[in-house]
Amino acid sequence: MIAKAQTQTAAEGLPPVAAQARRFGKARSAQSHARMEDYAELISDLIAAQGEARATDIARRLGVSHATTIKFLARMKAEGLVTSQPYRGVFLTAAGAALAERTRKRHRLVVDLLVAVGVPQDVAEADAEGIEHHVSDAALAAFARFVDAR
Amino acid sequence: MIAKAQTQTAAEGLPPVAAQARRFGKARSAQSHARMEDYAELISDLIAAQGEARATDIARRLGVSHATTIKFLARMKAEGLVTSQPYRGVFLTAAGAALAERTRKRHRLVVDLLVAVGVPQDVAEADAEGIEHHVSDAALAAFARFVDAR
DNA sequence: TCCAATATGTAGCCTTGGCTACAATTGGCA
DNA sequence: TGCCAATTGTAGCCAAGGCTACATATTGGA
Repeated sequence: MIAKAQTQTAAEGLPPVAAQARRFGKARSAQSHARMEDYAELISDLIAAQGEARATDIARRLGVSHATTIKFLARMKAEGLVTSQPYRGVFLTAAGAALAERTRKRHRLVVDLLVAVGVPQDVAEADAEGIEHHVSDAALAAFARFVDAR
Repeated sequence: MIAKAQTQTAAEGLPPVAAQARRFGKARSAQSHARMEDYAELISDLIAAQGEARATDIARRLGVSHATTIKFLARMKAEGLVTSQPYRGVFLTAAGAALAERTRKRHRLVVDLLVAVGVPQDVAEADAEGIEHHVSDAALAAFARFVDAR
């Protein structure tokens, strides 16, 4: 009875293996972009609010150690998203700024959608931080239509 | 000009440091529970659909190697969520079954909500896989009210 | 009955993203 | 002007969760 119903059949009610695997894989890899997006958006916000983004501030706001932040910023620099001189602040490249802008728009739209369906504002803000990285463009478009149509 | 506006002030437009750090921290740690939930739900689905959950099937459906699955199952066993005999299938404990049920309910509710705001069914299914782990109980309650009220 | 295919388990490696501890630089102010 | 505190950078550690390669167990069918 052990190796019987295993020949790709007998999947009553379950999605096809390939589709489900793709889905889970996408959810997994979304997580690696997520941090980049968080950083880009936060750096952009900090520059807008106080004129510069400093590693220590970023670390404090993300709730991680400054060492973690500096290591991550090195990765973003390698990917051409930020620039920095030693002991000067962090700046976004054009690519980084574009990523920040896209992320911010998506973040706002997710919050708006959540609020529109009745989620309290503060809960919406908090949940959006996790949700936003998993919303596809197709879903985002639907969100925009729904929010606009109200 | 470098170390000037840093004394917790000058946060025009930005959320308070502590709140934002908590938010990001929560989003980060949600990710560790996420995998447990995925496994529990999938095991439950497999048992329902084909009478047993086998490591190879789980691996195939998650899109990871069987070695990864077996290592992860060991962790779940250590946490009392599943049991298994060597070369027999995997079974959920009461705690594991409860987790699966909670996760499944949440998953369905997220899909329903997405569909209700106009996201196509297949997109909703795919996105929900990533989104569901970041939806708080408060937001979930709002989702339920919204979906019911239609 | 026994063997080959499949499933399961183990070992060892890699990357990511955390951390602490220590080193170096900067800049304000006494 | 020189020193001290804060910021920034470096080094080395850890756990999680991937992987491949190899070892072991099981079972259906020749």
